[in-house]
Amino acid sequence: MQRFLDSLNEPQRNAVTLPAQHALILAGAGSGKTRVLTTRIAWLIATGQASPQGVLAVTFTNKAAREMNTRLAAMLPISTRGMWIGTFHGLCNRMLRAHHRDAALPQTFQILDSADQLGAIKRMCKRLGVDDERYPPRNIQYFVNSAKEQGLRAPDVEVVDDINRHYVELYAEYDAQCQREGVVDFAELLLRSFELLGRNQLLREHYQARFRHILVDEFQDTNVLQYRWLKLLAGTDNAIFAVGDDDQSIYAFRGANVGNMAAFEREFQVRNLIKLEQNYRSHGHILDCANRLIRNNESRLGKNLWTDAGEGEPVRVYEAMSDALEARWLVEEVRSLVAEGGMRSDIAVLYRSNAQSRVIEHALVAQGIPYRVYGGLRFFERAEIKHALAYLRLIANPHDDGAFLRVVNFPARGIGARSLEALGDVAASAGCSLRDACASLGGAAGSRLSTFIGLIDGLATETRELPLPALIEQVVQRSGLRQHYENEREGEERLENLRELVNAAVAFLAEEGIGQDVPANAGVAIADVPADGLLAAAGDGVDVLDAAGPDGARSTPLAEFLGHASLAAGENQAGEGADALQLMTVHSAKGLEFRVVFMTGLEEGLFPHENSSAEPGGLEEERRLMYVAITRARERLYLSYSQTRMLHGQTRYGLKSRFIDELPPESLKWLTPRGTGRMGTWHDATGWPARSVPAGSGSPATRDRGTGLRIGQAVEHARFGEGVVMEIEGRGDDARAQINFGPSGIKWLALSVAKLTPL
DNA sequence: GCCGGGCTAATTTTT
DNA sequence: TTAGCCCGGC
Repeated sequence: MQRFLDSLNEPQRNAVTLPAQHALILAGAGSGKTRVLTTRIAWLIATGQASPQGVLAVTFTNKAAREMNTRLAAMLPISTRGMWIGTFHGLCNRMLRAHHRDAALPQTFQILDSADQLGAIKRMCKRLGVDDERYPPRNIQYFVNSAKEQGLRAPDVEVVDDINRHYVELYAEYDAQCQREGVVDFAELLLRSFELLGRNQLLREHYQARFRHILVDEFQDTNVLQYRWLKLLAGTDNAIFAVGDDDQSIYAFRGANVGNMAAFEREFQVRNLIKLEQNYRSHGHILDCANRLIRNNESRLGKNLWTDAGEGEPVRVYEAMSDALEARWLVEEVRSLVAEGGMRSDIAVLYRSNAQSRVIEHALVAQGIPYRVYGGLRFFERAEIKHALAYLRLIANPHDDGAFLRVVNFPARGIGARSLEALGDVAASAGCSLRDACASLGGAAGSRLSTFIGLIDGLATETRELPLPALIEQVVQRSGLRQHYENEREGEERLENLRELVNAAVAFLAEEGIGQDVPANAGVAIADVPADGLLAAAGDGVDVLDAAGPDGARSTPLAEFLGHASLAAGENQAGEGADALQLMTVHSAKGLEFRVVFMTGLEEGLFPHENSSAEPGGLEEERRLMYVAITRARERLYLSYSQTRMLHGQTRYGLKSRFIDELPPESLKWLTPRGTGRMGTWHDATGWPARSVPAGSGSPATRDRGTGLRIGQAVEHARFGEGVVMEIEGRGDDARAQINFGPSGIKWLALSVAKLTPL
């Protein structure tokens, strides 16, 4: 243990060895926060202050949880399997499975991912005849999730107007439907677990007595409900060790509440506040840029990163004529970096929004440079996988209407929309599941439905003795999925994915320590969780910790695997291993680091994004996002922007981002003449200087109209500052121009009045 | 049930 | 520009 402590710097070591009290660790980017977190756990266990069972460590992503597990296992000669290290959702899932009865859930309750949830809402709207113009399912989904993330049930939501009242009704209706079908959405996992602990004193006290140490990663990303959940588990005696960085809070838009950091400090009277400011990642100029930029934010707890790695290279800034030229320059730069012996996988290309990747990909393809785009469809989200999982879900829980509808006619069984509508009516009036409504339907439709039910029931009974992988094989075969994709022209990849699903099940069982020959539907005890009922039976004075009995705390490998599929979603993309350039949004780059980083598209309106200015605190969140981007780079950082960009099918004329102006000039090296502003020659959208002025709208000459202005021209205004002409309308005295003044906004100015100086 | 034309909207996203 | 969605026609 000592050797791990010795390898830490002083603040890190202080944090790791804090007494068992609440602590807030402000961990700057690249300051070794994961290291501190895992060493803290190891230290608590090694010094006998905590048992592995007595620690709860919570993260946001599966990746972070896995990382923590691996590092911990490397430090201590213990198995981390039984430990409560996981994501908020994963841990809540675990708790709800163990106490499904107390939580009023079926033993094999299933988890809806976002797409499933939206589907469930659409189904509800159809059933209730909701006008989806006035109440778009997307908005209902947003409404429900935000309410749940605040810890509010439908009756708790304050009704402010009629529209709002409808949303509340739909929320209640949606929850009722989920309850009927035995499914829970992501936010429900949290809320249900929170309510369970709040209502069940015995259970609450049990977990409070167990988890003397609660460690939280990325604390700045917690939402209101997660904070309250932690608070509940902490009780009065347990110590919360929260690690976070308010400067990297970039998820306010999805409910994250940075305010939790200040609230934690206040409400828990935190006396141990430690700042980790030594950065082990980036060279000096890069850090200087990050520090100077983030200083412009008013609301922050205050930190300043430093390094002893030396100044390093200056940050390179490039101004391109067009987005295509920006991409072309980038590709050339990458080529020379690779020619010098650099790895492509060490280089990241970042952008604010996904749409920006297109033009870059185009240039990369043209030059034959391998690349990988992050984001997109994940393994368990693929259609064929979702289909197979739906069959499995029906086996686990026949009343899952979402799963029923997904596969009742896939592969096609002649059960069309009409039949399903009739079936839906029967189910609605009888208040039963679609499956149970099938018996009431006669005729051809009825018999086809019976056949389908027979298939599901047959699979359920005949596979009772089969282990999970074999069950999946059977399902893929008997459902007709395999044959369906064999007949499809491009079904080979889908078949490959279905085979991969079987492998995923094998891997899952191995990871969970479930025997490969345990029948998929047999009860499996969840490691040392007190069982439903057992707690009550154990009553007072009995140590329930080891009471995991044969009865209650059992789930089935199938249900567990389905939960895993919803929560883990799998890798974004295949193609690992190859040395490829990494393309991603700034958001998805959080937590990663690269030797070289290209931050592209640094233009007003794009980054900071124009929509952000409307939201309170929006600009500061954009700035934190830029801070995240800068601090991803270890050795070399490029910043680039373009004078013109194709956006929504139109050429937009932008200004360089204010964020570039906020950086220390002495740390920058301009690759193009500094702040050149506009060039005299017109370049078309492909980035090539036009040999002749192209005809048609958008070309400068056709818009001049004797105003002396061109589109794309830089001008200066006494009040608004520097701007770019975006549009010109009318002629003579009526002529007016739309000008993008960047920070001052986009204005229409009458040219006869406005005093504009061409730059 | 499937295909294609027309319409619309267009940050960021993990679980 | 383009991707996703809905509706009408076969």
